Amino acid sequence: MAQKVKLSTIAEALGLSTATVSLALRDSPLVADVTKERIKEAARELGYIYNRRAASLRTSRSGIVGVCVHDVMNPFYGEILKAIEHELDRNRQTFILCNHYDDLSKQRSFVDTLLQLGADGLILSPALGTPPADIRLAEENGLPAILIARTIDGAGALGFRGDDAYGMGLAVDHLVSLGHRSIAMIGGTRATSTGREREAGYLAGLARGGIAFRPEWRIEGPRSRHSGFDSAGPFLAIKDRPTAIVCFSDLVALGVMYGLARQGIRPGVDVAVVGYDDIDEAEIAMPPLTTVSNGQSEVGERAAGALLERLSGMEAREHTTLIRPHLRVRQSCGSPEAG
Amino acid sequence: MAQKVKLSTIAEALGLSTATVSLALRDSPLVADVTKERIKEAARELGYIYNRRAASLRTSRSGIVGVCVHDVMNPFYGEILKAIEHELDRNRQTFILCNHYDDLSKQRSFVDTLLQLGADGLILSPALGTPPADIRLAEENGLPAILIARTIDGAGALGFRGDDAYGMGLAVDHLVSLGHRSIAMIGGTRATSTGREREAGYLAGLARGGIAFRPEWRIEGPRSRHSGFDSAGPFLAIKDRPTAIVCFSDLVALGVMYGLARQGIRPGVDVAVVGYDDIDEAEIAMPPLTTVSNGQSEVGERAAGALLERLSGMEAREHTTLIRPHLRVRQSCGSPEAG
DNA sequence: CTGAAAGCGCTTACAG
DNA sequence: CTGAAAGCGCTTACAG
Repeated sequence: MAQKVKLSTIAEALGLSTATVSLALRDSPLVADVTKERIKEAARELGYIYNRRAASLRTSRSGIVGVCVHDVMNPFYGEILKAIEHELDRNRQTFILCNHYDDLSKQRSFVDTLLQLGADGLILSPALGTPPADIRLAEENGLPAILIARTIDGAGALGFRGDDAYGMGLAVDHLVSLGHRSIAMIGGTRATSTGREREAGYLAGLARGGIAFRPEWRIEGPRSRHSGFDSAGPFLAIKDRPTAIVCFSDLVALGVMYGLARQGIRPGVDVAVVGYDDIDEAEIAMPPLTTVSNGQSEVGERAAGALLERLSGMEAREHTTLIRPHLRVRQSCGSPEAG
Repeated sequence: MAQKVKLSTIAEALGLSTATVSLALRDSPLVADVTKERIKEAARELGYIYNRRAASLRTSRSGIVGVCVHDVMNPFYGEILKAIEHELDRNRQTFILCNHYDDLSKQRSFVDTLLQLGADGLILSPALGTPPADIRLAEENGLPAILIARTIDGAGALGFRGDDAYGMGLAVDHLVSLGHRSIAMIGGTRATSTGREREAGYLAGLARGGIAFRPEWRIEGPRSRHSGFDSAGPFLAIKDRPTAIVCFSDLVALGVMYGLARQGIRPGVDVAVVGYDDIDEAEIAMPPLTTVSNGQSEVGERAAGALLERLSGMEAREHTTLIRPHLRVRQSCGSPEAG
């Protein structure tokens, strides 16, 4: 490339000052329309590239928002992300993405990077074991944080997530209404708010149905398609095998279903399966998966909206907004409609 | 937050110059070890945050790499991304992600943003219809680009992708060796190099097997799980229905399989199905999917490596590296091993 | 081994 | 409506 074109290049070419050029390029009403046109024209011709680092150094606004989740490849987060991306795009914010894979040090180094770049804000689904102090550190250094999917008490931040306990209750109630009296729960961990809430919802649902919980019904851990698949074996080994399963997530449920099918057990016929999240794939699974719709896009949209509001100066104090989930009945619990 | 802590804050506190502090913090051998320790200690205590914008304005190196693909939620890209992420992380580069959804204007505005941020490089799976000039524009403005998955002739850039024609040939050969004489191909479009290559491989495979291609065997278009699912109908409507299907991707194949199953046609029994990409999910699908392993992580790793080399000053001229795919036989083409 | 000074490319009061 | 000048927080020759 030739000599770098900067504001002063344009200014000199036109016999104006850099101040005027700067103002004109940002459409300030302070500059006469004709002048503006000449300037923009020249900028285009010279191939001018706006230097955001310089501007941001001066204004201390970067137009960058960081988003950090467990793993983008998980469709649950993917769907939230799409909504965030859409909101941010409309507001001309650039977003930087990071997977923390529940590794606290990865999350920390990302927050650090954002701080160094002077990012305007952070949308975070916190890694396992994130201490509230980590969130406060960001806030104190001028990086407002919004929590999604998982929340952390005492962090003093806004959060948006589905009402997991209520949602899982819906799933259990549905199974009970279908006549099931022994219901297993596969997947999830108590180390996240999500895991705790969904388990609580499961237990509460059982209680409402007058069913005494049996510890062997609870297979903790799986949170991915693969680990769901692998838990088909342990499930089949439960003595007095339950007639129904609620899963921590759709991914786990899909894994469980194909794992069962591999062993000759037909999901939706031999055993009822309910998922959680209602990801896109649920409706075209085999069989179509009954699940709890968790409002991913609403979470993403509202989180982005809240951040944008904070950027425009709104104050906020700790508060978690619960999005209300609802049940989506398909064929994996038996086939009311034609399969 | 209190007063912002900067280099000069530390310098004053210690009675040193900012030059020394700057050097010390970056571990320059020019600074005495004791001084270094004092400085680092003070930085920690004062809660100093390095301002990368300022540094980058001065050095014109930003430590930022942009990555832009069709859609991160597609596991094919997801797996490439993981490899890139890993490489970049090790080299302390921050990466900014963008989905272009094959929208040229989205891709352009992303490249623009990178230019404005002074990004060090770009890894791109170009959107449909990307003109070579777009790539050259980036290069001319100091943004070296590496192409992945899809390539563009005349862009003058390095590229890494699987040998799609060869790989699809493998799939067809396999089917032919199993005795199939009528093989459909579902999915993909000629608008991408990937689509063209895979179709060419399909046609060549047919020719090698002495099979005359029939136009009704080719269902163009589907590139997602959902559209694959929806193409089960059209496939079943083909007169003299083919006994086997090769699919543009695993996602399409998975959709097709569940679509067929929904209509009572058993994939792997009533019709053979082969996918492409060998994504994680392929082995736990029902039935396990025979597919072509496409070397996603190698693509990602080598692309990132090549970019890193260019950043350290290596020159490069247009060249595409083809990663050799290989066939992964599972049960979706009939069940040699126990299903 | 350490310091004084210039400069990266913008924006923002302040004058005129 | 336009211009001159300072300053954002670093790094980098250059001296000493």
